[in-house]
Amino acid sequence: MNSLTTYHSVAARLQSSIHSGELASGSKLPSERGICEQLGVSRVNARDALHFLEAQGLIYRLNRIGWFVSPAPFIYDPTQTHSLRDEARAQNRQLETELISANRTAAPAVIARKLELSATAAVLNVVRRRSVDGRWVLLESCYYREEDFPDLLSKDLTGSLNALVRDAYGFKKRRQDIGISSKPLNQTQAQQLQVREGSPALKLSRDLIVDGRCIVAETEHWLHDAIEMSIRGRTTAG
Amino acid sequence: MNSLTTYHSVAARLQSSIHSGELASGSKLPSERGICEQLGVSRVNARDALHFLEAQGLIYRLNRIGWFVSPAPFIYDPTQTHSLRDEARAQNRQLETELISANRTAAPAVIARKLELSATAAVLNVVRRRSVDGRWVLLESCYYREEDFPDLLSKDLTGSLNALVRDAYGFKKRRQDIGISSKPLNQTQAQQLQVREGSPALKLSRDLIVDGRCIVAETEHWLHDAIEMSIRGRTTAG
DNA sequence: AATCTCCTTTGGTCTATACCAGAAGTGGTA
DNA sequence: TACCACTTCTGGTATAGACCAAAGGAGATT
Repeated sequence: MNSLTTYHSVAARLQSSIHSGELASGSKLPSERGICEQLGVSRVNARDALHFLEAQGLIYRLNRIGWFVSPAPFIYDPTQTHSLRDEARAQNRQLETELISANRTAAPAVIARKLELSATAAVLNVVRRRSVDGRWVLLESCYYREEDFPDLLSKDLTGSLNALVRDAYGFKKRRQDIGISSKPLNQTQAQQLQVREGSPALKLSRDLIVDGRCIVAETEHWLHDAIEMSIRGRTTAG
Repeated sequence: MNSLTTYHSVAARLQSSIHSGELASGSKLPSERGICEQLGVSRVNARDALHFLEAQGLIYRLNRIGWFVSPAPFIYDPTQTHSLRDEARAQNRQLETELISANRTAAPAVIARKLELSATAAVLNVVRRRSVDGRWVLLESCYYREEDFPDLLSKDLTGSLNALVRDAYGFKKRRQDIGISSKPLNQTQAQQLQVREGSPALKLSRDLIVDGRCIVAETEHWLHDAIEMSIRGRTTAG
Protein backbone atom coordinates (compact mmCIF):
# COMPACT_ATOMS: atom_id res chain seq x y z
CA MET A 1 0.00 0.00 0.00
CA ASN A 2 1.57 3.23 -1.13
CA SER A 3 -0.77 5.65 0.55
CA LEU A 4 -0.61 6.23 4.26
CA THR A 5 -3.17 4.75 6.55
CA THR A 6 -5.33 7.17 8.45
CA TYR A 7 -3.46 7.01 11.71
CA HIS A 8 -0.15 7.34 9.87
CA SER A 9 -1.46 10.51 8.28
CA VAL A 10 -2.53 11.86 11.62
CA ALA A 11 0.89 11.04 13.05
CA ALA A 12 2.58 12.67 10.08
CA ARG A 13 0.53 15.83 10.59
CA LEU A 14 1.44 16.04 14.24
CA GLN A 15 5.07 15.23 13.55
CA SER A 16 5.19 17.95 10.95
CA SER A 17 3.82 20.44 13.47
CA ILE A 18 6.51 19.42 15.91
CA HIS A 19 9.37 19.64 13.41
CA SER A 20 8.19 23.01 12.11
CA GLY A 21 8.21 24.45 15.60
CA GLU A 22 4.49 25.10 15.48
CA LEU A 23 4.32 22.74 18.44
CA ALA A 24 7.26 23.70 20.59
CA SER A 25 9.25 21.38 22.78
CA GLY A 26 7.41 20.79 26.04
CA SER A 27 4.14 22.20 24.79
CA LYS A 28 0.83 20.43 25.14
CA LEU A 29 -0.77 18.77 22.16
CA PRO A 30 -4.46 19.11 21.34
CA SER A 31 -6.56 16.63 23.29
CA GLU A 32 -7.43 13.31 21.71
CA ARG A 33 -10.98 14.49 21.12
CA GLY A 34 -9.65 17.77 19.78
CA ILE A 35 -7.58 15.88 17.21
CA CYS A 36 -10.68 13.87 16.23
CA GLU A 37 -12.66 17.01 15.59
CA GLN A 38 -9.91 18.93 13.84
CA LEU A 39 -8.88 16.12 11.51
CA GLY A 40 -12.20 14.33 11.21
CA VAL A 41 -10.92 10.98 12.37
CA SER A 42 -12.12 8.46 14.91
CA ARG A 43 -10.74 8.48 18.39
CA VAL A 44 -9.04 5.14 17.82
CA ASN A 45 -7.10 6.62 14.92
CA ALA A 46 -6.14 9.66 16.95
CA ARG A 47 -4.95 7.45 19.78
CA ASP A 48 -3.04 5.11 17.48
CA ALA A 49 -1.27 8.11 15.98
CA LEU A 50 -0.33 9.42 19.42
CA HIS A 51 0.91 6.01 20.51
CA PHE A 52 2.97 5.81 17.34
CA LEU A 53 4.63 9.16 18.06
CA GLU A 54 5.16 8.16 21.68
CA ALA A 55 6.99 5.02 20.55
CA GLN A 56 9.17 7.24 18.35
CA GLY A 57 10.12 9.27 21.40
CA LEU A 58 8.57 12.42 19.96
CA ILE A 59 5.81 12.93 22.52
CA TYR A 60 5.04 11.82 26.03
CA ARG A 61 1.95 11.82 28.19
CA LEU A 62 1.24 12.79 31.70
CA ASN A 63 -1.31 10.42 33.11
CA ARG A 64 -4.82 11.75 32.38
CA ILE A 65 -3.50 15.23 31.85
CA GLY A 66 -2.51 15.26 28.21
CA TRP A 67 0.16 14.70 25.61
CA PHE A 68 3.27 16.84 25.35
CA VAL A 69 6.09 17.36 22.89
CA SER A 70 9.24 15.64 24.14
CA PRO A 71 12.22 17.87 24.74
CA ALA A 72 15.59 16.83 23.40
CA PRO A 73 16.90 13.80 25.27
CA PHE A 74 19.44 14.09 28.02
CA ILE A 75 22.82 12.78 26.90
CA TYR A 76 24.06 10.30 29.46
CA ASP A 77 27.18 8.15 29.78
CA PRO A 78 26.21 5.44 32.25
CA THR A 79 29.83 4.28 32.53
CA GLN A 80 30.95 7.61 33.92
CA THR A 81 30.63 8.44 37.58
CA HIS A 82 30.50 12.16 37.77
CA SER A 83 27.50 13.94 39.16
CA LEU A 84 24.35 13.79 37.07
CA ARG A 85 23.56 17.32 38.17
CA ASP A 86 26.88 18.54 36.77
CA GLU A 87 26.27 16.61 33.55
CA ALA A 88 22.89 18.29 33.22
CA ARG A 89 24.34 21.70 33.89
CA ALA A 90 26.87 21.11 31.12
CA GLN A 91 23.94 20.45 28.76
CA ASN A 92 22.00 23.52 29.88
CA ARG A 93 19.49 21.32 31.61
CA GLN A 94 18.26 21.50 35.17
CA LEU A 95 18.28 18.35 37.24
CA GLU A 96 16.40 18.05 40.50
CA THR A 97 16.37 15.15 42.91
CA GLU A 98 13.64 14.09 45.30
CA LEU A 99 14.24 11.44 47.91
CA ILE A 100 11.29 9.09 47.96
CA SER A 101 12.43 6.69 50.62
CA ALA A 102 15.51 5.61 52.51
CA ASN A 103 15.24 2.63 54.77
CA ARG A 104 16.61 -0.64 55.94
CA THR A 105 14.68 -3.42 54.27
CA ALA A 106 14.71 -7.07 53.32
CA ALA A 107 16.68 -7.54 50.13
CA PRO A 108 14.80 -8.69 47.03
CA ALA A 109 16.17 -12.03 45.85
CA VAL A 110 18.03 -10.59 42.87
CA ILE A 111 19.69 -7.96 45.03
CA ALA A 112 20.56 -10.44 47.77
CA ARG A 113 22.35 -12.57 45.20
CA LYS A 114 24.29 -9.67 43.77
CA LEU A 115 25.37 -8.43 47.19
CA GLU A 116 26.23 -12.01 48.23
CA LEU A 117 23.85 -11.95 51.13
CA SER A 118 21.56 -14.61 52.51
CA ALA A 119 17.97 -14.57 51.36
CA THR A 120 16.73 -12.93 54.54
CA ALA A 121 19.47 -10.36 54.96
CA ALA A 122 18.67 -6.70 55.29
CA VAL A 123 20.03 -4.00 53.07
CA LEU A 124 19.85 -0.24 52.96
CA ASN A 125 17.60 0.97 50.19
CA VAL A 126 17.51 4.51 48.82
CA VAL A 127 14.84 5.42 46.28
CA ARG A 128 14.87 8.73 44.43
CA ARG A 129 13.23 10.28 41.47
CA ARG A 130 14.84 12.90 39.32
CA SER A 131 13.52 15.51 36.98
CA VAL A 132 15.07 17.20 33.99
CA ASP A 133 13.68 20.68 33.43
CA GLY A 134 10.77 19.95 35.68
CA ARG A 135 9.77 16.61 34.17
CA TRP A 136 10.20 13.42 36.20
CA VAL A 137 12.26 11.15 33.98
CA LEU A 138 14.27 8.85 36.21
CA LEU A 139 13.46 6.55 39.08
CA GLU A 140 16.45 5.08 40.85
CA SER A 141 16.64 2.46 43.55
CA CYS A 142 19.99 1.77 45.23
CA TYR A 143 20.76 -1.10 47.57
CA TYR A 144 23.76 -0.95 49.90
CA ARG A 145 25.40 -3.65 51.99
CA GLU A 146 24.71 -2.54 55.51
CA GLU A 147 28.10 -3.47 56.88
CA ASP A 148 29.92 -1.46 54.23
CA PHE A 149 27.83 1.66 54.76
CA PRO A 150 27.20 2.31 58.44
CA ASP A 151 25.04 5.38 59.12
CA LEU A 152 24.23 5.78 55.46
CA LEU A 153 20.60 6.67 56.15
CA SER A 154 21.64 9.62 58.29
CA LYS A 155 23.52 11.29 55.47
CA ASP A 156 22.29 13.71 52.85
CA LEU A 157 20.90 11.39 50.22
CA THR A 158 19.78 13.97 47.69
CA GLY A 159 23.23 14.69 46.33
CA SER A 160 25.68 12.48 44.48
CA LEU A 161 25.50 9.01 46.00
CA ASN A 162 28.61 8.15 44.03
CA ALA A 163 30.50 10.88 45.82
CA LEU A 164 29.29 9.49 49.15
CA VAL A 165 30.57 6.03 48.26
CA ARG A 166 33.94 7.46 47.26
CA ASP A 167 34.50 10.21 49.79
CA ALA A 168 32.49 9.40 52.90
CA TYR A 169 33.11 5.63 52.75
CA GLY A 170 36.47 5.58 51.03
CA PHE A 171 35.68 3.18 48.18
CA LYS A 172 37.96 4.80 45.65
CA LYS A 173 39.16 1.86 43.67
CA ARG A 174 36.12 0.23 42.14
CA ARG A 175 34.55 -1.15 39.02
CA GLN A 176 31.02 -0.76 37.66
CA ASP A 177 29.24 -3.47 35.75
CA ILE A 178 26.30 -2.17 33.80
CA GLY A 179 23.23 -3.81 32.33
CA ILE A 180 20.92 -2.10 29.86
CA SER A 181 17.58 -3.34 28.62
CA SER A 182 14.24 -2.11 27.46
CA LYS A 183 11.68 -2.42 30.25
CA PRO A 184 8.39 -0.55 30.54
CA LEU A 185 7.39 0.86 33.88
CA ASN A 186 5.22 -1.06 36.29
CA GLN A 187 2.35 0.65 38.06
CA THR A 188 4.34 1.92 41.04
CA GLN A 189 7.20 3.21 38.94
CA ALA A 190 4.84 4.87 36.48
CA GLN A 191 3.00 6.61 39.26
CA GLN A 192 6.25 8.08 40.56
CA LEU A 193 7.08 9.53 37.15
CA GLN A 194 3.50 10.65 36.53
CA VAL A 195 3.02 8.50 33.50
CA ARG A 196 0.86 5.58 32.60
CA GLU A 197 1.75 2.05 33.62
CA GLY A 198 3.53 0.34 30.75
CA SER A 199 5.17 3.54 29.51
CA PRO A 200 8.32 2.69 27.57
CA ALA A 201 11.48 2.96 29.63
CA LEU A 202 15.09 1.92 29.64
CA LYS A 203 16.28 -0.07 32.61
CA LEU A 204 19.86 0.40 33.62
CA SER A 205 21.43 -1.67 36.35
CA ARG A 206 24.77 -0.82 37.86
CA ASP A 207 26.77 -3.01 40.20
CA LEU A 208 29.61 -1.43 42.11
CA ILE A 209 32.41 -3.94 42.62
CA VAL A 210 35.17 -3.39 45.14
CA ASP A 211 37.85 -6.05 45.66
CA GLY A 212 35.76 -8.47 43.66
CA ARG A 213 32.69 -7.95 45.82
CA CYS A 214 29.50 -6.16 44.89
CA ILE A 215 28.78 -3.53 47.53
CA VAL A 216 26.08 -1.45 45.81
CA ALA A 217 23.40 -2.61 43.42
CA GLU A 218 21.58 0.15 41.63
CA THR A 219 18.66 0.21 39.22
CA GLU A 220 17.67 3.20 37.12
CA HIS A 221 14.48 3.41 35.11
CA TRP A 222 14.60 6.17 32.54
CA LEU A 223 11.68 7.32 30.41
CA HIS A 224 12.76 6.17 27.00
CA ASP A 225 12.39 9.49 25.23
CA ALA A 226 14.26 11.42 27.90
CA ILE A 227 17.62 9.80 27.47
CA GLU A 228 20.26 9.01 24.93
CA MET A 229 23.24 7.05 26.11
CA SER A 230 26.63 7.96 24.78
CA ILE A 231 29.64 5.90 25.80
CA ARG A 232 33.06 7.11 24.86
CA GLY A 233 35.35 4.16 24.44
CA ARG A 234 39.02 4.01 25.10
CA THR A 235 41.68 3.21 22.56
CA THR A 236 42.48 -0.46 22.34
CA ALA A 237 44.83 -2.43 20.19
CA GLY A 238 42.69 -5.56 20.06
CA MET B 1 -9.13 0.31 41.46
CA ASN B 2 -7.92 -2.85 43.17
CA SER B 3 -9.22 -5.38 40.69
CA LEU B 4 -7.47 -5.87 37.40
CA THR B 5 -8.93 -4.44 34.28
CA THR B 6 -9.99 -6.94 31.67
CA TYR B 7 -6.94 -6.66 29.45
CA HIS B 8 -4.67 -6.86 32.50
CA SER B 9 -6.37 -10.10 33.45
CA VAL B 10 -5.90 -11.47 29.97
CA ALA B 11 -2.25 -10.46 30.06
CA ALA B 12 -1.85 -12.07 33.48
CA ARG B 13 -3.37 -15.31 32.20
CA LEU B 14 -1.03 -15.44 29.25
CA GLN B 15 1.96 -14.48 31.36
CA SER B 16 1.13 -17.21 33.80
CA SER B 17 1.02 -19.74 30.97
CA ILE B 18 4.43 -18.56 29.83
CA HIS B 19 6.02 -18.70 33.28
CA SER B 20 4.55 -22.12 34.02
CA GLY B 21 6.07 -23.52 30.86
CA GLU B 22 2.66 -24.35 29.46
CA LEU B 23 3.61 -21.95 26.66
CA ALA B 24 7.22 -22.76 25.92
CA SER B 25 9.83 -20.35 24.71
CA GLY B 26 9.45 -19.80 20.99
CA SER B 27 6.03 -21.37 20.81
CA LYS B 28 3.07 -19.74 19.11
CA LEU B 29 0.32 -18.16 21.16
CA PRO B 30 -3.36 -18.67 20.39
CA SER B 31 -4.56 -16.26 17.70
CA GLU B 32 -6.16 -13.00 18.75
CA ARG B 33 -9.60 -14.35 17.85
CA GLY B 34 -8.78 -17.57 19.66
CA ILE B 35 -8.02 -15.63 22.83
CA CYS B 36 -11.33 -13.77 22.44
CA GLU B 37 -13.26 -16.99 22.22
CA GLN B 38 -11.39 -18.82 24.96
CA LEU B 39 -11.53 -15.99 27.49
CA GLY B 40 -14.78 -14.37 26.40
CA VAL B 41 -13.29 -10.94 25.85
CA SER B 42 -13.44 -8.43 23.03
CA ARG B 43 -10.76 -8.35 20.41
CA VAL B 44 -9.62 -4.95 21.62
CA ASN B 45 -8.94 -6.41 25.05
CA ALA B 46 -7.10 -9.37 23.60
CA ARG B 47 -4.95 -7.08 21.49
CA ASP B 48 -4.28 -4.69 24.36
CA ALA B 49 -3.15 -7.63 26.48
CA LEU B 50 -0.82 -8.84 23.74
CA HIS B 51 0.61 -5.38 23.23
CA PHE B 52 1.17 -5.12 26.95
CA LEU B 53 3.14 -8.37 27.01
CA GLU B 54 5.06 -7.32 23.92
CA ALA B 55 6.11 -4.12 25.65
CA GLN B 56 7.31 -6.25 28.58
CA GLY B 57 9.51 -8.21 26.21
CA LEU B 58 7.66 -11.44 26.92
CA ILE B 59 6.21 -12.05 23.49
CA TYR B 60 6.88 -10.95 19.94
CA ARG B 61 4.96 -11.06 16.74
CA LEU B 62 5.78 -12.05 13.21
CA ASN B 63 3.93 -9.77 10.89
CA ARG B 64 0.50 -11.24 10.13
CA ILE B 65 1.64 -14.69 11.16
CA GLY B 66 1.05 -14.68 14.89
CA TRP B 67 2.41 -14.03 18.36
CA PHE B 68 5.23 -16.05 19.90
CA VAL B 69 6.82 -16.46 23.29
CA SER B 70 10.10 -14.59 23.42
CA PRO B 71 13.19 -16.69 24.11
CA ALA B 72 15.68 -15.48 26.67
CA PRO B 73 17.48 -12.39 25.48
CA PHE B 74 20.94 -12.55 23.98
CA ILE B 75 23.51 -11.09 26.35
CA TYR B 76 25.58 -8.54 24.49
CA ASP B 77 28.44 -6.25 25.45
CA PRO B 78 28.43 -3.55 22.75
CA THR B 79 31.82 -2.22 23.95
CA GLN B 80 33.55 -5.49 23.14
CA THR B 81 34.76 -6.30 19.67
CA HIS B 82 34.89 -10.02 19.49
CA SER B 83 32.79 -11.93 17.05
CA LEU B 84 29.06 -11.94 17.70
CA ARG B 85 28.93 -15.48 16.41
CA ASP B 86 31.46 -16.56 19.04
CA GLU B 87 29.53 -14.69 21.71
CA ALA B 88 26.39 -16.51 20.66
CA ARG B 89 28.12 -19.87 20.68
CA ALA B 90 29.28 -19.15 24.22
CA GLN B 91 25.63 -18.68 25.18
CA ASN B 92 24.44 -21.82 23.40
CA ARG B 93 22.77 -19.72 20.78
CA GLN B 94 23.09 -19.92 17.04
CA LEU B 95 23.80 -16.76 15.12
CA GLU B 96 23.38 -16.51 11.39
CA THR B 97 24.19 -13.61 9.13
CA GLU B 98 22.61 -12.65 5.84
CA LEU B 99 24.10 -9.95 3.66
CA ILE B 100 21.32 -7.75 2.40
CA SER B 101 23.34 -5.29 0.40
CA ALA B 102 26.87 -4.05 -0.10
CA ASN B 103 27.40 -1.07 -2.31
CA ARG B 104 28.96 2.28 -2.87
CA THR B 105 26.41 4.93 -2.15
CA ALA B 106 25.89 8.58 -1.30
CA ALA B 107 26.40 9.14 2.40
CA PRO B 108 23.38 10.15 4.47
CA ALA B 109 24.00 13.55 6.07
CA VAL B 110 24.55 12.18 9.56
CA ILE B 111 27.06 9.64 8.28
CA ALA B 112 28.85 12.18 6.10
CA ARG B 113 29.36 14.37 9.14
CA LYS B 114 30.69 11.53 11.27
CA LEU B 115 33.11 10.38 8.59
CA GLU B 116 34.16 13.98 7.95
CA LEU B 117 33.13 13.85 4.34
CA SER B 118 31.48 16.42 2.13
CA ALA B 119 27.74 16.22 1.71
CA THR B 120 27.98 14.56 -1.68
CA ALA B 121 30.75 12.11 -0.92
CA ALA B 122 30.32 8.42 -1.50
CA VAL B 123 30.79 5.76 1.11
CA LEU B 124 30.75 2.00 1.17
CA ASN B 125 27.63 0.65 2.82
CA VAL B 126 27.14 -2.88 4.08
CA VAL B 127 23.72 -3.93 5.34
CA ARG B 128 23.16 -7.26 7.07
CA ARG B 129 20.51 -8.91 9.13
CA ARG B 130 21.25 -11.46 11.77
CA SER B 131 19.23 -14.15 13.40
CA VAL B 132 19.50 -15.78 16.78
CA ASP B 133 18.18 -19.34 16.77
CA GLY B 134 16.39 -18.70 13.52
CA ARG B 135 14.70 -15.44 14.49
CA TRP B 136 15.78 -12.21 12.76
CA VAL B 137 16.67 -9.89 15.61
CA LEU B 138 19.30 -7.48 14.36
CA LEU B 139 19.62 -5.19 11.39
CA GLU B 140 22.99 -3.57 10.95
CA SER B 141 24.14 -0.93 8.54
CA CYS B 142 27.86 -0.06 8.32
CA TYR B 143 29.37 2.84 6.47
CA TYR B 144 33.07 2.85 5.54
CA ARG B 145 35.28 5.64 4.27
CA GLU B 146 36.10 4.53 0.78
CA GLU B 147 39.72 5.63 0.86
CA ASP B 148 40.41 3.68 4.05
CA PHE B 149 38.86 0.47 2.77
CA PRO B 150 39.79 -0.18 -0.85
CA ASP B 151 38.24 -3.33 -2.31
CA LEU B 152 36.04 -3.82 0.72
CA LEU B 153 33.05 -4.85 -1.36
CA SER B 154 34.96 -7.73 -2.87
CA LYS B 155 35.64 -9.34 0.49
CA ASP B 156 33.57 -11.85 2.43
CA LEU B 157 31.12 -9.60 4.25
CA THR B 158 29.19 -12.24 6.13
CA GLY B 159 31.84 -12.82 8.77
CA SER B 160 33.22 -10.52 11.43
CA LEU B 161 33.53 -7.06 9.94
CA ASN B 162 35.54 -6.08 12.97
CA ALA B 163 38.11 -8.70 12.13
CA LEU B 164 38.26 -7.31 8.59
CA VAL B 165 38.93 -3.82 9.87
CA ARG B 166 41.67 -5.10 12.16
CA ASP B 167 43.33 -7.81 10.10
CA ALA B 168 42.72 -7.05 6.45
CA TYR B 169 43.05 -3.27 6.79
CA GLY B 170 45.42 -3.08 9.70
CA PHE B 171 43.45 -0.74 11.96
CA LYS B 172 44.59 -2.25 15.21
CA LYS B 173 44.74 0.72 17.49
CA ARG B 174 41.28 2.18 17.65
CA ARG B 175 38.52 3.47 19.84
CA GLN B 176 34.77 2.91 19.67
CA ASP B 177 32.24 5.52 20.67
CA ILE B 178 28.79 4.07 21.29
CA GLY B 179 25.32 5.57 21.37
CA ILE B 180 22.29 3.73 22.73
CA SER B 181 18.68 4.78 22.51
CA SER B 182 15.22 3.39 22.24
CA LYS B 183 14.00 3.59 18.65
CA PRO B 184 11.21 1.60 17.06
CA LEU B 185 11.70 0.18 13.63
CA ASN B 186 10.60 2.01 10.52
CA GLN B 187 8.79 0.18 7.76
CA THR B 188 11.85 -0.96 5.86
CA GLN B 189 13.69 -2.13 8.94
CA ALA B 190 10.62 -3.92 10.25
CA GLN B 191 10.15 -5.72 7.00
CA GLN B 192 13.70 -7.03 7.12
CA LEU B 193 13.15 -8.46 10.58
CA GLN B 194 9.68 -9.76 9.72
CA VAL B 195 7.92 -7.65 12.28
CA ARG B 196 5.44 -4.83 12.20
CA GLU B 197 6.52 -1.27 11.58
CA GLY B 198 6.88 0.49 14.92
CA SER B 199 8.02 -2.64 16.74
CA PRO B 200 10.07 -1.68 19.79
CA ALA B 201 13.80 -1.78 19.19
CA LEU B 202 17.06 -0.58 20.62
CA LYS B 203 19.25 1.49 18.37
CA LEU B 204 22.96 1.19 18.87
CA SER B 205 25.40 3.35 17.00
CA ARG B 206 29.12 2.67 16.97
CA ASP B 207 31.79 4.98 15.61
CA LEU B 208 35.24 3.55 15.02
CA ILE B 209 37.88 6.19 15.67
CA VAL B 210 41.45 5.81 14.49
CA ASP B 211 43.99 8.58 15.04
CA GLY B 212 41.17 10.89 16.01
CA ARG B 213 39.26 10.23 12.80
CA CYS B 214 36.04 8.29 12.37
CA ILE B 215 36.58 5.64 9.70
CA VAL B 216 33.51 3.43 10.22
CA ALA B 217 30.02 4.45 11.32
CA GLU B 218 27.77 1.59 12.24
CA THR B 219 24.12 1.38 13.27
CA GLU B 220 22.51 -1.68 14.82
CA HIS B 221 18.79 -2.04 15.39
CA TRP B 222 17.98 -4.82 17.81
CA LEU B 223 14.50 -6.11 18.57
CA HIS B 224 14.04 -4.92 22.13
CA ASP B 225 13.15 -8.30 23.65
CA ALA B 226 16.02 -10.11 21.96
CA ILE B 227 18.87 -8.34 23.71
CA GLU B 228 20.20 -7.47 27.10
CA MET B 229 23.30 -5.35 27.18
CA SER B 230 25.91 -6.13 29.77
CA ILE B 231 28.96 -3.91 30.03
CA ARG B 232 31.79 -4.98 32.28
CA GLY B 233 33.55 -1.92 33.54
CA ARG B 234 37.18 -1.61 34.40
CA THR B 235 38.53 -0.71 37.80
CA THR B 236 39.02 2.99 38.26
CA ALA B 237 40.20 5.05 41.16
CA GLY B 238 38.05 8.07 40.42
C1' DA C 1 9.39 -32.38 -6.83
C1' DA C 2 8.15 -27.87 -8.03
C1' DT C 3 4.88 -24.53 -9.14
C1' DC C 4 0.52 -22.42 -9.26
C1' DT C 5 -4.00 -21.20 -7.72
C1' DC C 6 -7.34 -20.72 -4.42
C1' DC C 7 -8.76 -20.61 0.19
C1' DT C 8 -8.12 -19.90 5.02
C1' DT C 9 -5.99 -17.77 8.78
C1' DT C 10 -3.72 -14.17 10.67
C1' DG C 11 -2.88 -9.48 12.34
C1' DG C 12 -4.00 -4.54 10.75
C1' DT C 13 -7.11 -0.85 10.34
C1' DC C 14 -11.33 1.44 11.08
C1' DT C 15 -16.06 2.91 12.76
C1' DA C 16 -19.16 4.72 16.37
C1' DT C 17 -20.30 4.82 20.86
C1' DA C 18 -20.36 4.53 25.84
C1' DC C 19 -18.71 4.81 30.36
C1' DC C 20 -14.89 5.11 33.96
C1' DA C 21 -11.78 7.60 36.78
C1' DG C 22 -8.11 10.79 37.68
C1' DA C 23 -6.63 15.57 37.31
C1' DA C 24 -7.40 20.28 36.94
C1' DG C 25 -10.31 24.37 36.74
C1' DT C 26 -13.82 27.28 38.57
C1' DG C 27 -16.70 29.50 41.63
C1' DG C 28 -18.46 30.05 46.22
C1' DT C 29 -17.64 30.53 51.04
C1' DA C 30 -15.27 31.41 55.26
C1' DT D 1 -6.20 34.06 50.80
C1' DA D 2 -7.26 29.38 51.49
C1' DC D 3 -10.28 25.72 51.24
C1' DC D 4 -14.05 23.03 49.50
C1' DA D 5 -17.32 21.23 46.34
C1' DC D 6 -18.68 20.67 41.93
C1' DT D 7 -17.88 20.55 37.08
C1' DT D 8 -15.22 19.86 33.17
C1' DC D 9 -11.64 17.93 30.71
C1' DT D 10 -8.53 14.45 29.99
C1' DG D 11 -6.91 9.82 28.87
C1' DG D 12 -8.36 4.83 29.95
C1' DT D 13 -11.22 0.96 29.08
C1' DA D 14 -14.60 -1.55 26.66
C1' DT D 15 -18.13 -3.16 23.15
C1' DA D 16 -19.43 -5.13 18.58
C1' DG D 17 -18.60 -5.37 14.18
C1' DA D 18 -16.62 -4.83 9.53
C1' DC D 19 -13.23 -4.96 6.10
C1' DC D 20 -8.26 -5.08 4.38
C1' DA D 21 -4.19 -7.38 3.10
C1' DA D 22 -0.32 -10.32 3.92
C1' DA D 23 1.13 -14.97 4.85
C1' DG D 24 0.69 -19.75 4.76
C1' DG D 25 -1.68 -24.14 3.72
C1' DA D 26 -3.74 -27.37 0.68
C1' DG D 27 -4.70 -29.43 -3.44
C1' DA D 28 -4.15 -29.73 -8.36
C1' DT D 29 -1.20 -29.70 -12.21
C1' DT D 30 3.00 -30.10 -14.73
